[in-house]
Amino acid sequence: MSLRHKKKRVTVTDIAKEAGVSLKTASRALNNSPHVRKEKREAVLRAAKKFNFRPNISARQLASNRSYVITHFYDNLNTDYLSKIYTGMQQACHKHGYYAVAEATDYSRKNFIAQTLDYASSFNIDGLILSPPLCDDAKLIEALKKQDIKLVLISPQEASNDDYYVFVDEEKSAFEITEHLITLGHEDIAFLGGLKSHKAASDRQKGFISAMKHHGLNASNKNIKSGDFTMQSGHDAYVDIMKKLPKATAIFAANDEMAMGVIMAALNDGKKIPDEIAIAGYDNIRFSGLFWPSLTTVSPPVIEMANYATNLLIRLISGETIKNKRHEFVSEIIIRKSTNKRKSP
Amino acid sequence: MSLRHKKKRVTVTDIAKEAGVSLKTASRALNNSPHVRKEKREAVLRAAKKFNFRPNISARQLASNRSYVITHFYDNLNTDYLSKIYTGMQQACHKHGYYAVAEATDYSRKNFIAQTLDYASSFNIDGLILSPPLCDDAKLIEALKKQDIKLVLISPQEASNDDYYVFVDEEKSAFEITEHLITLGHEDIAFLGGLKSHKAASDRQKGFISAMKHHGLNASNKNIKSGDFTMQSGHDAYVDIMKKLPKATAIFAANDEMAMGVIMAALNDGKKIPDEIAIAGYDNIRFSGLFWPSLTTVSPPVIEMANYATNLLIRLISGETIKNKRHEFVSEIIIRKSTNKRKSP
DNA sequence: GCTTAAATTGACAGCGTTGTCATATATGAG
DNA sequence: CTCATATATGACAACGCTGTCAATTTAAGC
Repeated sequence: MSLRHKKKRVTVTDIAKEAGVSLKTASRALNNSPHVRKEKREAVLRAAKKFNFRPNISARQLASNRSYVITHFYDNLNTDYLSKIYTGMQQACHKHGYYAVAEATDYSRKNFIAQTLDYASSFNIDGLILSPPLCDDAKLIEALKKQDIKLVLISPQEASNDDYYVFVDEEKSAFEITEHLITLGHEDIAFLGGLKSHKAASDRQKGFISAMKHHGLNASNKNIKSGDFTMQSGHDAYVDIMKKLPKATAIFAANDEMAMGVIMAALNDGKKIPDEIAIAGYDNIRFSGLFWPSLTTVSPPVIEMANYATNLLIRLISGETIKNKRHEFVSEIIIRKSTNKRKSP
Repeated sequence: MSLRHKKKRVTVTDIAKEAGVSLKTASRALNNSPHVRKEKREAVLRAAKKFNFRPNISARQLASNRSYVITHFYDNLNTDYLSKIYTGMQQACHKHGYYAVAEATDYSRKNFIAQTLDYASSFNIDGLILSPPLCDDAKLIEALKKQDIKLVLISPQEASNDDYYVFVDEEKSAFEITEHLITLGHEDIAFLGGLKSHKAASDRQKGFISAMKHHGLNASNKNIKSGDFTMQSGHDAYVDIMKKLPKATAIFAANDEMAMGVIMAALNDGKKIPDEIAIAGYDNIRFSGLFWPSLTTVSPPVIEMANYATNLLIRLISGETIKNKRHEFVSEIIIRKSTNKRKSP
């Protein structure tokens, strides 16, 4: 078995020598410790740059009894969403010499909390990112905090005062995309909502309603229907919508899958999209851009949110005190081929 | 800042004491070194079990100058596929105390190889999983091997004799799903292929042709069309297919996205699915089950493949000699609502 | 300028493993 | 039974970093 080629590693000692300080001072400078004089800190950083220094994570872990591992616990099968979160985590971790790990859990399991705690302590996890639905389990969160594990939540339904979290204003985005339809000349617009229990869905509905009202348009239960987020339910809802609001020239669905169901039903109904009926969705799942016609939708900045959450987590782990516990993100409206100007009748 | 609660760790020294051997012998026993007498090995393992011993990964990394990190390098935006690979890696890594990391690369970049090598050496990566298209870059592979980094490839287009890899027999699965359609009574079946350059696509086509021939059915260029894997191209191909083969009662597309495009065009054309036309796809992307109608398709066991590949990689890293460099997997045919018995005319 | 407190710095000892190498024990050949 | 060889074992020094704590320098107050 051939031995690994031993390229001499650059160590903190090398940096310290180059900068003319002690090992420990170099270490401090590299770790943003406040107790280092400016000139020395700069000399150290210059030396580190010159030698392209990368700290040895294992040594750090061993000496500090920390893992430098950040884990995303999830119970969610939406791979689009998971991948985006992982990408954002990776970016942030990469920069700070941490490892990003994603770990599936089974939320419904009886001893879920105990198992999670066991995992976290056995791997010596420093910090955890929780996404829905885990981020809304108060008991889990409490248990983790008790173990002194730092937490940042992504899009929790309810904001606790003690928690650090990132979120996105769903109502505002729903308002904007509705406004986009209105600007295109549409007046008879239907909204296809999601499950009532889902806070995001009701926020989106609120946004729709207030945009309609703001522009003096009607938003009653004649143009508001509910689905269950599946394509099938979008398909079924289309029939219903056209019965109650036959003049409808645009439909805004609370997620992309329902929007796609609507599109299929409309095509099946002989309508041309977007000329006879414009359709908008929400979420910007990967498939929305590949769909035909491609879907106008709202794109929450999931990667950025995860990136921010991870950076925040790393700062918390480093012992920084942070006043702003929450950070709001804004989604982007992505206009594709499923919406167009309303054709004059 | 509250100090991390220091639960006393169980170390190899504790195990060694309990088993009545030296630190080093215990270490050897725990690492499956062949140079340990049977009784001592057993005593050590018993002690380890008793104390629920978990080796400290960081210490191991530091002492052995290995990272215990396995990275999946990819350049691919298919999050379904990536997530599955990551899940399989995670499962295997978890079991052996390794970390699984996924790293996006930009294959088209000029100095791609140099950057990749730099990354691998700076993070001291022990092993790499490469998926398409990276697994077919002979130069990259050669460069990595030169650095003594162990590699396992997932679904390479061409098998080199030197490489370890996992793959799935596409031709066989295409044969089977075609046979499924034939069994349902279909005789006029069209195949919608993919890009010629894509080996998987041509394998799928071969499988289709041989199944047709095997059952005495016609497979000429009257019922073989090509697309480019997009939904749009599936949509367009439908029109073409129905022109050349108006009697067609079933269409088998070489991937799910094209199959979905076909479905939409068929619905638009006023056909009932699956009664008037049956449609099958390939890949089992997440959306295939959510689509309406849900799609009959071929599901390659990506998670299992990644799991196997990772286990193989870990064995290679540990210095094991392995005779079987390749391992074949078999896909599953998933029958959903887009295919049904041919209705008698 | 002197005293005291605060900020900065460095020496040194680990962290828990594995690699190295020397020593001890078992096995086999003659 | 002896010597040579293969196999097992253990003592000890790394690995590269951070924590601790004491020593030193700087700033602040009067």
